[in-house]
Amino acid sequence: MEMMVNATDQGQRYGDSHLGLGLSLSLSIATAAVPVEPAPAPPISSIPPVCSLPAPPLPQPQWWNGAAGLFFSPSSDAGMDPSKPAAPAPVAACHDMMPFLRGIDVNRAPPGESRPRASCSEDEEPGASSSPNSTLSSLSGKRGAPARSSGEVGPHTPRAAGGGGGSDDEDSGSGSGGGSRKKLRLSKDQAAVMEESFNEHNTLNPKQKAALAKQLNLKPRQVEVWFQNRRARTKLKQTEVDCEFLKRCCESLTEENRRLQREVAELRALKLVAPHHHARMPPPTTLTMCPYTAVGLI
DNA sequence: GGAGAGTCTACGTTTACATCA
DNA sequence: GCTGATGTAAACGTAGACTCT
Repeated sequence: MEMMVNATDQGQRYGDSHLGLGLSLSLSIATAAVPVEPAPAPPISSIPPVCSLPAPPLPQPQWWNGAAGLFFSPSSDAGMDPSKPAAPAPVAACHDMMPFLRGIDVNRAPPGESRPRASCSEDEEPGASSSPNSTLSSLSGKRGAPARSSGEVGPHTPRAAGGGGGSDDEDSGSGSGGGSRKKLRLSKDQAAVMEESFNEHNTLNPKQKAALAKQLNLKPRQVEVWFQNRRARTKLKQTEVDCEFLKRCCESLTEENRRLQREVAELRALKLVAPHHHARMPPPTTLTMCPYTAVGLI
């Protein structure tokens, strides 16, 4: 499988990379027992591509940008969005990921064809009925959900104003203020279509959202929420993979460090035993620069 | 250039539902 | 079959960034 990891989303865009913080901390702890490297572990984003460990598996799907002829990871669009500063993910750094991926966003319209800041009425489907494929409806009301309003036929819950994306719901006000929220369990078919779409674009513009919602008999808001949650899941999974990979990197370097320490000790011992011979000694084994320390030396 | 509105996404949380012991 | 614990995912609320007027 082709390895493709992008810098992540707004977390880095906002400069609050939790991953970086957490992994830096864990690396510092992990290497604390090895006194040879006093320099603190650099931020993940600055780790040079020197790790020789095999690339971690890529759990998330990739998508093909036909226009650009590239594969993209859906874990994030930051690296592809010209408007977002590209922050290299740790794995990307370790494997010297293609820098040309930066600045390309398959989910956004090309410059000049700016993505419409459509009012959500554009993608609204006021009459959108509930999904016939839903598996939920028969169970509704289990937890004291009040009867649905007369106008509502489907299983999905109309959404409350809901902070951010909340603009595109016609029947706002029911969520937090009014009643219970009923959860739609997407059918397998619906989920499959969503996944397929997600593999192509991990974000949707209003038109895509509306089209997908119409195709699946869902509300645009439901599609939007699904994509939000899907991005979160992808990111979480990628974080786990990155973490595991960095742990292996750390273990490898720790072992290398031990080996070098042993070698130093042996050489010192030899020097003590035969001080006049050391000039003719064969050179020590090749020194492998620790990537984390190397950063500080650059 | 700054203010405000509108929109978007990430993130954290809540909660409905499913599964299992 | 019932029940409680637990996991998963849909839905929600908020904050920050961006664009446009």
